[in-house]
Amino acid sequence: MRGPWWQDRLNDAGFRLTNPRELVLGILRETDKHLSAEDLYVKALQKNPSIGLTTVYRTLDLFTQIGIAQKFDFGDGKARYELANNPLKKAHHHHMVCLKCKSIIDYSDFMKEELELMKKTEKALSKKHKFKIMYHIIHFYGICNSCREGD
Amino acid sequence: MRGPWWQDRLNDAGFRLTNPRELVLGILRETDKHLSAEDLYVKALQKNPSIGLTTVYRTLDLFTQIGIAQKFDFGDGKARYELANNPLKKAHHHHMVCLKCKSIIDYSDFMKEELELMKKTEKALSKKHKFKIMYHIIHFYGICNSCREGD
DNA sequence: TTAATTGCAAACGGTTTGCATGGGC
DNA sequence: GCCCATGCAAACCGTTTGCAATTAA
Repeated sequence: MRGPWWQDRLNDAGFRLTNPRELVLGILRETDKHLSAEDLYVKALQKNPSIGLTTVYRTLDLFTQIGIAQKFDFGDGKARYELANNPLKKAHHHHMVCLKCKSIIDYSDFMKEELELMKKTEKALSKKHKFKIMYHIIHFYGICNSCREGD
Repeated sequence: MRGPWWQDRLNDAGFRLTNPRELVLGILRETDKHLSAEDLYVKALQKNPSIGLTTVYRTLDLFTQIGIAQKFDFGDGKARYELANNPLKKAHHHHMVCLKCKSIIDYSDFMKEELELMKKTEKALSKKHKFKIMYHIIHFYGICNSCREGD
């Protein structure tokens, strides 16, 4: 029995960009940025001028559901997506968001300490509140270098 | 010279609920929940039937700007607000969000360790990326006790 | 031939804005 | 009188839904 349709695509470097799913997957794979649905739509249009924004949304929804993509909200009113196992990104990382220009920087400092603390916290919380924790997010907010200089 | 209009209200237990600002401030003070703009609007209506939703939004915006309230996004499409120094809440805490019923639990376990790690991380990040960090958020997502039992 | 996928247009829902009215100093 | 605060209705904008047409199995 074969796995789901996307299974072999994940490890297939030479996939063709034909249908919307493979198209969006390809775009996500080739960026280290945090693209919004519309960002992806615009990029997709260049390779398939007949694709619809709705399909991009539905595709991203699917990707998020099956776990190959993650959806983030950095507080600027639009969701952003990144591939769960993007070869261009650090495996486990968090985000720093500039409150002015909304640029996003990935970081992965002190991940060992963080994971340790998170594990401890998760254990305590699931015991205390009987809460089954699936994942956590950490966001730092502040002012980036170029925004501070421009001031 | 006196401070801004809200300064003495903050320490005034017996403020009157007349104008929208004092009304909203009062509601935020008396809850330990994470109310949305509409939640607050509905509550405000009970004390002042002529208040408008727009005013609630503008008031919350003001509160967030001057720092007496914090705005949160837990991923359900509507912003939620809590008073920065709510006497009913733990001073420094984070949130656990149920992915099913969207209920939110505050927690403040391992805050000493967390603050230590955050301080360390902030220092490293501001050095490495010249990023001036203002604040951070940590959210845990999972399934709460009653949602798991209902399954 | 039957189910799944797609694109379009319209709907949706939380939030914001324009604007005219009202209230305080 | 002047300025800020307020409420209403309409606009906004990212996202979702209904539906008919197309494609894949």
